[in-house]
Amino acid sequence: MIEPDWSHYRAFVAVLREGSLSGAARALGLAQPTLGRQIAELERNLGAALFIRSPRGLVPTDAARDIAPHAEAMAAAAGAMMRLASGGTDGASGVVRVTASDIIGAEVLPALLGAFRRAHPAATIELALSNRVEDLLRGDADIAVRMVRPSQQALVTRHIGAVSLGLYAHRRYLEGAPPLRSLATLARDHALIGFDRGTPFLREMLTRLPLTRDDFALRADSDLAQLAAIRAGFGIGFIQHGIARRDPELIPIFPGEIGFTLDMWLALHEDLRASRRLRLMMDHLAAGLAAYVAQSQP
Amino acid sequence: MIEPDWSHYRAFVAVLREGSLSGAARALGLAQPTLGRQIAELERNLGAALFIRSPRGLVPTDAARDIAPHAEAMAAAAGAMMRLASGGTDGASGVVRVTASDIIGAEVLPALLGAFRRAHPAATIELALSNRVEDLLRGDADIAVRMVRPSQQALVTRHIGAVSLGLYAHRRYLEGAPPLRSLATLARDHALIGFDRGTPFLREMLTRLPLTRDDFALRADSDLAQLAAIRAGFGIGFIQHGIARRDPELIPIFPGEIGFTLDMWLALHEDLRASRRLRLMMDHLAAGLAAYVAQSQP
DNA sequence: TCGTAGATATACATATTTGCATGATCGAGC
DNA sequence: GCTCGATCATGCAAATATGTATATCTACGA
Repeated sequence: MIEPDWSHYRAFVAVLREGSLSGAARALGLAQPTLGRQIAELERNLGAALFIRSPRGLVPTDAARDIAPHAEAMAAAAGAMMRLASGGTDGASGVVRVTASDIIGAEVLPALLGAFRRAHPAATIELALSNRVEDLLRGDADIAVRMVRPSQQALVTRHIGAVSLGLYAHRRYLEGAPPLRSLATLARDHALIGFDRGTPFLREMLTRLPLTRDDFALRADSDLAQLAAIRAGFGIGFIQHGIARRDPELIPIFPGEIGFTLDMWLALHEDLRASRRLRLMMDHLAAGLAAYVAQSQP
Repeated sequence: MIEPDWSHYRAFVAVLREGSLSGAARALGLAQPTLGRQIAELERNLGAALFIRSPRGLVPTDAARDIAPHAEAMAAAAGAMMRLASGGTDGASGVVRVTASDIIGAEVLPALLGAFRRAHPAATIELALSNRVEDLLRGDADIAVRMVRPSQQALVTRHIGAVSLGLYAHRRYLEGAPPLRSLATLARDHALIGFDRGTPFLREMLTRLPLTRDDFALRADSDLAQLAAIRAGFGIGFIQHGIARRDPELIPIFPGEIGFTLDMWLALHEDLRASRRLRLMMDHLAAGLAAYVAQSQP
């Protein structure tokens, strides 16, 4: 076996993402025959067929699926290096890539990132919404906002505080629903919104509450989907207080009687600690999120 | 900024490792001017100087040091893909890369790996000795033998058992040393061998023993160095029972009175779970290590 | 049934990259 | 002070990769 040309892995990732040589060629700004030849040579060098050619595109083989995560890791690393280089000898300029859970990224971060951008117009910000913690180690992102303590070594972490969640429902839902009697009868009388499979962490949380998975009328692992369902008047579910309180139509249910808290953490790869613009972003997020945490108490 | 040709990152890693264009060229099987031009273009594309040229070689700049870990990650991923591809559609053939702490790798694994090789002659085995846990996530290795529970998600783990350690000394040392009186006077009368900075985990272990760092006459973080020192008759130190009992010249010191245990774990990246040869190796190691653990009880 | 859109494969001229040979520079050691 | 050995830089011919244009195939829809 011959070590393949690394640029062919770039072609491989593009074909994998786009599903066709032509699409990958467009994405990379190359010609379609070029990609065809690069993939062919990659297959020759690795000694394995990676795609089944068809007139509809290229279908990855098992071998391709095996190596795909590593190729994606290469792409992530390459992206990280470009971000690093874009900052030059480090002013506030350059790209900062932030990853967060979808709900934080959609409801809390936009305002904070906007303020950062106004303070540092030379900065470019990328926001990636995902719950995968390994993103930082792989270089998929520079800074992560997480609701679990990042356990990886090689990560610099910063504890922001505890965010509390409580039950809320939209005013529209409550108008047409039976009266709220007691916590014990809640699941019987009302449409509850909760987690489907959930993360191990959240599942543990649920065991401390007087609710089980079967009590939920709508189960979704996406926080955003749950929030949207509550806002749409589907029923009753958990929302972070800081988010719910912005909307006067969202009514707290049994406040003080039921709820739980999540710790919020910021994490940074230790290799990036020296970067000035990342430290600026880190400080800005820490301050903004701390303010958010303060608004999120029961 | 232009996205650099990924193959130039390969050149970058080689230059970083070898310290010169000529050396990198030899390592990669390319010509020295080729490497020079590739590095030059990488610098142009990233918009940053990566090396200071000198007649003695190339010295990396800060920018180079910033991106170096990511480039190394690319190299690790590329290596992982080659290993995966070498296994083909998965018989028992191909490369298996195992990482373990140095002492396990030197004292316990060789016999196990030899047996595996005899059972599966088509397999090639690589053994990397290191205590870094992130190796698996980066793709530096396929299977890890660790003495701490791997915490990363995306890792499939398997608990082997608890290995016990006790104090041992070589017969030669004891012949010329003062008599063994009591545990309390051990540090005063004898040359003790222990950890220097140690891992956080081992440091915590030490707090449970009636010994402190200052009691050690020889401090080394390398388990192998400690073992060698004990075998050479330097003094008294901790050895895993299973290793010490193979050598009748190694005499247990206060057996049953002092010691501690370490849990042994096998870990595999979840992306590799499907590979047949890795499962074979995993099962083989699990069985062999379990036998070793059985011999390592107090 | 036929035409269209989108896909992969092939042919050939053109760019680009590579390797070899050579020159230039610096430090170590006698 | 000089040579030796190592390095990086440069010029030029050959090998290689790329792009354009074209042919071919298949699914989809009028």
